[in-house]
Amino acid sequence: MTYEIAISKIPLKKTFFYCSDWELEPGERVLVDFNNRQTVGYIVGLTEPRSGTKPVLERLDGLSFLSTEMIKMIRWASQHFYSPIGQLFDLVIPSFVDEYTEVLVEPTTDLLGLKSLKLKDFLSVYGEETLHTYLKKGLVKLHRFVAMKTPRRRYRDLFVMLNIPLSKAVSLAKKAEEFDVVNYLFSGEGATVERVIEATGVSVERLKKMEEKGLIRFTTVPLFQGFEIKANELSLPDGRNFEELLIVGGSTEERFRSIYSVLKRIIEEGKSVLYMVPLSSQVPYLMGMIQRSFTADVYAYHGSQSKSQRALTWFNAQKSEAKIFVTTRMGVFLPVRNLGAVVVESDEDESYYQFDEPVYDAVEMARKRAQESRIPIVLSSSTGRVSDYFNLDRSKIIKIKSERRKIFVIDMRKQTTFVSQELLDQIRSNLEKGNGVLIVVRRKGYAPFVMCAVCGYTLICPKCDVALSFHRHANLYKCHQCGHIEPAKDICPKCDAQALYPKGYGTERIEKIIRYNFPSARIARIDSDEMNHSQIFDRLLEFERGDLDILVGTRVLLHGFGISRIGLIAFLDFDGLLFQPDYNFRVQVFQQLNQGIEMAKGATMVLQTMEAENEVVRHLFTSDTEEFYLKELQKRRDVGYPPYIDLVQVVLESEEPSVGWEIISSCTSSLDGEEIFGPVEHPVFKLKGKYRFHFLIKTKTFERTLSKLDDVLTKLGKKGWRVFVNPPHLW
DNA sequence: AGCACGCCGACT
DNA sequence: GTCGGCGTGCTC
Repeated sequence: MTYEIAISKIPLKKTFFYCSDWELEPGERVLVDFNNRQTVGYIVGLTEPRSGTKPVLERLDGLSFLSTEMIKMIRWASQHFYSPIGQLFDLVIPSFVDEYTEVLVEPTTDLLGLKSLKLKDFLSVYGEETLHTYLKKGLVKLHRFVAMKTPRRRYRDLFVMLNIPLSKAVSLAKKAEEFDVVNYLFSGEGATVERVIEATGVSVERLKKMEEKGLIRFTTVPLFQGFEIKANELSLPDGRNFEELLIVGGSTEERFRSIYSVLKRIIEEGKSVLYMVPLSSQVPYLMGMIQRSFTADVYAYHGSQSKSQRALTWFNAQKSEAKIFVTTRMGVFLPVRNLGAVVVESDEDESYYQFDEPVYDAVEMARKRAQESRIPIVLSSSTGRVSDYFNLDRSKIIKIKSERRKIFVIDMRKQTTFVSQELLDQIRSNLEKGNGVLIVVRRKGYAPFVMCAVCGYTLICPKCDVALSFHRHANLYKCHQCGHIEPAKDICPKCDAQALYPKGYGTERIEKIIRYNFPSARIARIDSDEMNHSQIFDRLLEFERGDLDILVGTRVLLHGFGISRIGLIAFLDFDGLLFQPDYNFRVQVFQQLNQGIEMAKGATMVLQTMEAENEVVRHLFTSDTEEFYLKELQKRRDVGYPPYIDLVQVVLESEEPSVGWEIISSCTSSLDGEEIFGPVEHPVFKLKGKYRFHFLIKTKTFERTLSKLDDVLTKLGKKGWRVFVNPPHLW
């Protein structure tokens, strides 16, 4: 028999053909001779016999971890995103699977009087020759089994909360240290172990003793005491077959309530749910809500976990009992047995698009997976993607009504300071009422530019042609493109004047201004690259329980919290995005502002802008996303943008700018007959010491265009090319 | 990706 | 004369 096989690790879109007498299952791993090397391959399927095929050397697992639906999804993703198929398969079966499993040699007959043995024991007793003959004759078969110890608790990652009422706890706490902990935890929502240790100075050992005494308990996620699920009045479709539901408006929490009953039924039917969120920092929040509402087991799966944690989730996904998996984009590759539904939270978030090889859009893949598995997919978002509204059955759009919005647009053309007087007044009145304040700033650090007051020179990164930003706290200049850092100095490299000064503002500078104006307020800055997700989460919990008055941060602040304390949410520098030459930026501004408004329900929103009359800004008041998106769709149809056409971005990286230009020019000229825009310099022309060019193809015949592109790129040599299909942004 | 093949510079 | 640099091409 001839099999189509995808080769692990190889950056090729192609599959290869091998023969075997065994009946191999689609998705199972085999060892093959590939280019004179023994390599892991994945069975994609059975095909017509053909000549010149080498034989499959070995079966590695004796079973497939993948459903046929997942194989179809991967094959589709490889073709659709021009991604190496073997690398996509590798994401389904990560390397830890081998580390935590062993292979058993099982006799298929009693005739030989053999016992089941671990592969390495079998080999040491009988040797490799015997194994091969037995396998060929079908006397034994290989079977992979899980040999993983349950990972031990990592206390740093756990949450602590009081286990008994406060009054009882106070009387039970004997030592001063214990009393401190009880005191710290009394407000009920709990905190991470790390935070408790930091705040009270006790040791992990002491906390463990307190657990033994029954004073406190550890949980893997924060359990939201105040969160109670109330069945929502929205009537949702049945969801027993494939269908796409779009739930828009409201906060993550409100949307969760409205899909609760659908999830509940799926769990009751004994099926599992895949719940995807954009960033790993949102995982604990969602898990907390789910654990409060369902008795089914909940597992996390994302890049910030330890390998053993991820492995534990993976092996549990292989079991068929109903579970809920809360994951980031990598979750579409989790081989969940018995999957009953997929939920994608904030599907418009660009984090779902993976720009590194293998490139993929996790939302599109999830949609494909649901389609192939004939299960429902729920897109839950304050706005959703523009393309979600294209050709979607109107009855499948469910809108959560918003309250009337209190939005103040502050025209910054009349202002000379970074933070307007109106905003300061709003902050003051909210602090007086005891409300929390969120201040969202797009840029990190103190200032996005460093300029010379004498000659006007702006510092740029030596490896990228991007301005260096100033980080005051660390006293560094930093490139946000490549991460290059250098110590801050005040002498201009161009004219030697001691006149460098920070220009513009980022989160750090705003924090400083706010502190100066409100010296007695409790203020924290959330910084996604200096803090890990549990630290971010801690800050948000502190804010929630009233230990912080003001949070300054980037859009991580928008990530899903239905925080009841927010009285004011302010956006400071979203203007810049409106004028970027990127077809999707206006929409992204709209999405992020809406996310903020919907999250901080009932709060006042302040928007500082130079563009008070901008259409995006005006649409915020109507709270009608659909109306805004339908207009956007109209535009995209007229001008020719997704979802009406497919947009393919082709990027070339080159050491030498002139060489790069020549190659990319010959590429576009070989693509005659296609609608091409460019080539031009990439918006970030110089990056990490390499020069980049790009061009766009708009096509209505995607497959033909892509195979033509593939031919051309193959002829030109494969180095330095990157291809993005319908990317969320073009820089 | 990895590895073989191939064609030019500095070494015993 | 050879050793070895990494450019190009191929893998069922």
